Amino acid sequence: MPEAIAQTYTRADEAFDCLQTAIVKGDLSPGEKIGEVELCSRFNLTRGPLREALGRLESRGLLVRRPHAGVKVVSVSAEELMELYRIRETMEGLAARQAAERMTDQEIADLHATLDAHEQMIEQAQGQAYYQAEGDYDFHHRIATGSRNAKLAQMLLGDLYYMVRMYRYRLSTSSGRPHMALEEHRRIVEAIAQRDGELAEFLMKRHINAARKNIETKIQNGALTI
Amino acid sequence: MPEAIAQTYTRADEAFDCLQTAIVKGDLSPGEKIGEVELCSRFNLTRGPLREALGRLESRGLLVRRPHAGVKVVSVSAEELMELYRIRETMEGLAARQAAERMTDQEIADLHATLDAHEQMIEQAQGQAYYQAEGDYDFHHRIATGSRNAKLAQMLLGDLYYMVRMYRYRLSTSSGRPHMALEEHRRIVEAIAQRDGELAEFLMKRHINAARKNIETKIQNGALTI
DNA sequence: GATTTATGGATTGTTGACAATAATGTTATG
DNA sequence: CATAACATTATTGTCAACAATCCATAAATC
Repeated sequence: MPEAIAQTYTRADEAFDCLQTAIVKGDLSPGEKIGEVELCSRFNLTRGPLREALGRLESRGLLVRRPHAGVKVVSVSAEELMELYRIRETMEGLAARQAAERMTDQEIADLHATLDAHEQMIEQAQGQAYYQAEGDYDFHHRIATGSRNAKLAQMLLGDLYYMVRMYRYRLSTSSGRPHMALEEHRRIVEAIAQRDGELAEFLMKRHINAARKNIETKIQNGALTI
Repeated sequence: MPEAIAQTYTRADEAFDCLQTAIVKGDLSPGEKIGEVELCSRFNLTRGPLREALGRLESRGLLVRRPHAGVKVVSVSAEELMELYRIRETMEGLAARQAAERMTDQEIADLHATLDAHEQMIEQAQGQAYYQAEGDYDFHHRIATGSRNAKLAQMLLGDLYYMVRMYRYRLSTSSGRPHMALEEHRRIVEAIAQRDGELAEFLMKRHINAARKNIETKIQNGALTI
């Protein structure tokens, strides 16, 4: 049934999706060396499409590949994770500004609704970090696409988020400050609704900077290990 | 002879490089539909490695690919080109700031030397837009790597620059304001040398913004066609 | 005459076999 | 006993044939 939607979904696409989610969800651990044949049997693929998918994943930075030596999942150090957040800070700041200028009223309404749903989730599934992380992802996803900047959205959604999510799933407690984050989200949406791009950019940058600092202190305290 | 340097350089890497330069240099025009077999005969490849390279290029946004329908070079509209410059503005601003904080003294000296070389080139080959563009690329390349932010450098050098360069070659006159640009470059390097990250970021953003406006007005005047 | 449908051709997607290379374990020597 | 050279083995890189899909041309019907 689910294949009814997809127009034409090649084996390589299938391989790409499988591997990407496997990496993000942690089924394939960072640093783990994986053989092509093993991957084939694991995901019911042949090596042709698999290799095409490996190429894509390598160029996206989720895999590292040494000729004749095999492929392994990229392992990101704590410093590199912080660098990722610094990139996010500037890029999502831009996304928020452009979203404020370009989102339709309908999209803004949807964004409000999304936040309401997140609030429900936080209250109901208190401490369930998984839903929290997914809600966070949903919020940032909407703003990235709302920027109407195709390349920006592609870079955020296609490159950065997967790397960050990879560690979200693993750490399983991205921010640990759900109410605070939700409040910050609300303010950002307010700024967008008022079409105040400058403010939206400022608030988004501060929001991501706070998340980065939060993780940084946790790592320094030894509460999180990467 | 040239293969003596490369440790292990697979056919897919070869295909990737060939296609990328062909796209950037304009041997393959935007929107042009290209068949796999034609590409194979043109670059002396077989379809296996070629397809792997096509996958990589697609995921980098230089190619668009519809299943069973073939592959064509991406065509960027004027608006999309402007969006690319907006992304560059924020990301290279970050790169300049981090470069000011992290570049070694040796790297900064090299940067000075690079600018001197560019000045020579501008005087000698007056109006030769090609060298000018290459010099510009060299400058931005050094700052991206000098940021010591691996992912940032990867995104700038691996994604954005190739798209921008694609149109540099085609338009063959990126800025048309060589002395002005050189002067801006000098100021940025000065700020980096003084380890003033904040200033370096500000100047870099202004520099790229000026370049963007320059192209924008040229397009509006009909002096440039994309 | 225009639109729709079928058929043929060309092109892409996939597969499995073959060749080249690097990692590993073994043996011989200092 | 440690080290280095060698051979083996397993894995990756490459290739060419096969199958599936789409596009264009042409015929037929409204």
